[in-house]
Amino acid sequence: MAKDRKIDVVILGLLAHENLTGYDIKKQIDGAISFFWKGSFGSIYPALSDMEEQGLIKRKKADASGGREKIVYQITKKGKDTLKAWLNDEKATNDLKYETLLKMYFGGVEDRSITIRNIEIFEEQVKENLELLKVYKENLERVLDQEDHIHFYLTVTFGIETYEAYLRWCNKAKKILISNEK
Amino acid sequence: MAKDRKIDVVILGLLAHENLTGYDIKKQIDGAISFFWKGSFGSIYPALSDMEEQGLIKRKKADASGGREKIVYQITKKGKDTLKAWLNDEKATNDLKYETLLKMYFGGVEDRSITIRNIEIFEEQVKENLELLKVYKENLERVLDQEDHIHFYLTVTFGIETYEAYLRWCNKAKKILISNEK
DNA sequence: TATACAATATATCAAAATGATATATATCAA
DNA sequence: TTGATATATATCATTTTGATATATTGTATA
Repeated sequence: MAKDRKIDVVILGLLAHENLTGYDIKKQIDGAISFFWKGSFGSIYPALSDMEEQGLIKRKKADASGGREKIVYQITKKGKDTLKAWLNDEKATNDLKYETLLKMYFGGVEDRSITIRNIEIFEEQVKENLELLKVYKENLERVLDQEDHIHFYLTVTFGIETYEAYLRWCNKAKKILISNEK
Repeated sequence: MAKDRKIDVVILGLLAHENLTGYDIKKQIDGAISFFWKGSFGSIYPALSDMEEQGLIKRKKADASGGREKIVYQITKKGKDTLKAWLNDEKATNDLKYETLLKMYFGGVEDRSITIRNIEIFEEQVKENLELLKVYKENLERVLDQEDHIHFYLTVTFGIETYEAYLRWCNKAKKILISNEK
């Protein structure tokens, strides 16, 4: 069992790029990563403590400013090795938890108009996210010479491809529900 | 806080269709639903106890056979109302947790061949699932006159549309990684 | 007929994650 | 200077996962 904590590799992945505080990590997760992963303070801070103890990360010397406490972490050699081992591990869990789909599946106990409404709500969210991803894509295409940007670009194109598929499904689904009315 | 337990509506949705044991519920979740949701015994059994206490579900009289213990649940009026209230609630959380995408995003610390390999593993899984969904689709199209089947059909077409998008992305992603080699 | 294996069935537990809240400082605009 | 927002760490109850324990029933095969 144990040592199945996925947040660890997220933290390691982010720290491999730059030194960050727990708060910074949360911001990054809520940014570009949020399209395919998420994480809360309640998992980040305990993980940082554990990982420091395990020697995967370490604290950077605090600035001598003497101001507000602020713990900046950096990745260690051992941490980088752990990250690489995970990248080389062929098993990966890809989970969808789509409440909207649950509402489609169980929609039969209510009128079809309710299911149609639920599709429309989903559609709006998807459209918003798709716009955002397209902006990311355009900006990234100007700087694809940098290796980091290539990897970010891969996730953005994944999002665009799937969100466009979602929109196609929304249209088809609505048509099915309207055309052969109960 | 509290009362944010999503497993409840899954159970209610399934019981709205037929009476089931906890074990049956797990089997159903692991079946068609598994493409967009999941649930473990560790969440199902405690939820069944709570929901019985709350009067959302009740035990069906055990068969007089006197054999193996087996608790068959059925939905109550209150349970059906709860299910309908959820369907009418406009908020729905749709979460993706794709470790493969995480491996794309953080792939920069390793050689590109590793990222390509991770795409190929994903691609294989997607192809398998897509085949399965297409079989579902064909079978469902013969019986779309039944309301239940329409709703199942909506989730199957969602799966097909997105999995096909995933495959398109796999090809594009591999091309990007191969073409402008590091 | 015995026996081994898989499926059925309920239950529990440690570990992980969520989502909320508490606490405190820093920054900036009205 | 007051209030609002952003920064920053930490903790907690609740939920979920994934694994394991336990026991029965059905089926295949030696």
